[in-house]
Amino acid sequence: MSEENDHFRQRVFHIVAAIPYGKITTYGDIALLAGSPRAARQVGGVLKRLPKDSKLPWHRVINRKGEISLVGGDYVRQKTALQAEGIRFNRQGRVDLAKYRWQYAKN
DNA sequence: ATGGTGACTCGGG
DNA sequence: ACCCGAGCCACCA
Repeated sequence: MSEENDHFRQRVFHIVAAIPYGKITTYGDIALLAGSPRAARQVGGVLKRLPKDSKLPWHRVINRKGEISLVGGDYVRQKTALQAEGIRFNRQGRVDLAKYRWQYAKN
């Protein structure tokens, strides 16, 4: 295994940190950028175990359906944070991916 | 070392 | 569009 596979978590941190204000991305996209297209699930795992004092904008990560994967108080916290950035949720608690999705392609 | 787990996805029906 | 079953795979006990 090349060092590419090492520090998956490290890569996730770096990618999440790059998501701009007012934009969102999916677990799958992060997995892809991190070099493990099939590890979307693990991305969630990494975020789940983020240290409480982390400054990462973890709230900008949602699932492929455009909805928040968290539940309970965590769900509310994430939704509130996103709305504070101007992201609108539809009646079914979903955001317009085409509109807010962060496209890594730039420069 | 080994096996279980889940903040996910995709493909069918 | 919704529900489900089945892969996936880094991480943790």
